Amino acid sequence: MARPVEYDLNKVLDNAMDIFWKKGYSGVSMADIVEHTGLNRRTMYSLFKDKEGLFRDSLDHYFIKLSSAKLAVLKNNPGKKGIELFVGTFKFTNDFKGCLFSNSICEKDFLQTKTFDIPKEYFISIRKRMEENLVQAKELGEFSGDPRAMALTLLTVIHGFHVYGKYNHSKDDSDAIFKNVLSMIR
Amino acid sequence: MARPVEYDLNKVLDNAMDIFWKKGYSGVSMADIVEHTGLNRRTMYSLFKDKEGLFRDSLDHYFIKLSSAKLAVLKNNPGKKGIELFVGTFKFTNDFKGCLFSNSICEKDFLQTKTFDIPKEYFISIRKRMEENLVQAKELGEFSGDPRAMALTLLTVIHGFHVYGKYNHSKDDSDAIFKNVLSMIR
DNA sequence: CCTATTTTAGAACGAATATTCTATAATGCT
DNA sequence: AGCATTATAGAATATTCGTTCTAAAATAGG
Repeated sequence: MARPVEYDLNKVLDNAMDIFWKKGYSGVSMADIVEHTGLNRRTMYSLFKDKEGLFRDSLDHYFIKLSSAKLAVLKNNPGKKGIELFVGTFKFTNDFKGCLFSNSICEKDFLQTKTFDIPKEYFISIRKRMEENLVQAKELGEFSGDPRAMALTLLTVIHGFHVYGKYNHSKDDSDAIFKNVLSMIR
Repeated sequence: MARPVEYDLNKVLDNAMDIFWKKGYSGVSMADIVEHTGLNRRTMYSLFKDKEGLFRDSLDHYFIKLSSAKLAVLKNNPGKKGIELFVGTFKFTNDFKGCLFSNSICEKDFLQTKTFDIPKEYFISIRKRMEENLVQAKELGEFSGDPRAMALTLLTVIHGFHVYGKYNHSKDDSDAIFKNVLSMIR
């Protein structure tokens, strides 16, 4: 009955996510968004309310993509093995942009709290899942320390890894960090 | 021979540093700068060239204040003791703003490279100094691992600590992380 | 093939941005 | 006291920002 849409919501969010990832929230202008998503200005406002709405949906998009991919590794591989494989999914690349969530949290003190809560919840879910694997590791006799403290430490290292990678892409450093930290699980 | 200045350069940089720390580079407007430094617009431009110039000098200011305070702890306390005391200088507070350098590096892809290089150099100097302490620790029989890998790991944890503290100020978590990591030095 | 409905294209808007200009104020030297 | 010099106050500027408006385009049903 009405004119059909021309955009693909999934691609729009992929592109919005990418540009926020690269330039940060404040660094992205509406002109950037229009250019990279191909979205009409009017359409963007009717779909997402405003710039922060699009940002929030981009964070959700990132959450969903990462959450499923990363958490599955931990769930499907009980104990220490899951942690090792999970940690192995983090790699420096030439166009390394860090973690969208870490970057966003570091950028400012923040926007609306409902935007702030998205990264926060993701990090909590990651930590809890690592803790479950460490409890399993304990039952399997692979680990004898405190699962909560260790999961917290691993999360902190992952945060730090993404900061470090923003100014140094050395693959050797990346390997050294994780090898060293994984040796703590014993 | 001419009208005397009314500003105190040290205080100006203290205040500029604080506001960049709180709001990030993009989040700070010229109006913010004028308000918080008490500096006249014209004076600000003649002293620092432009906003990024002031930012760069604020980073240098941060560098100098931190570098002397933090590195001294490592230098004055050889071996593992220095590392422990150094790590102990990082604490969560209620108004925790993270690390100005980490925040800046995460914020964007960056401005001029000479701005980017300030945090980078600081982090390298911290890592190298920790490495020296770990070499001492090895000579003292306090440590048997790889000093470079361990220094790198500690730096990464410090990065991560500053990210974590942006969304969770728990003192218990802070203690758990560092206690856990320091136990790796053996 | 006209109308109702929704999407798009992109011009237009006011507010906010970084930067510069003009005028005035405060000193030291002659 | 008057002049040269530099600092200040804050108005003015041009640009860019996020957001909204107007008009045209594309469909389905009558």
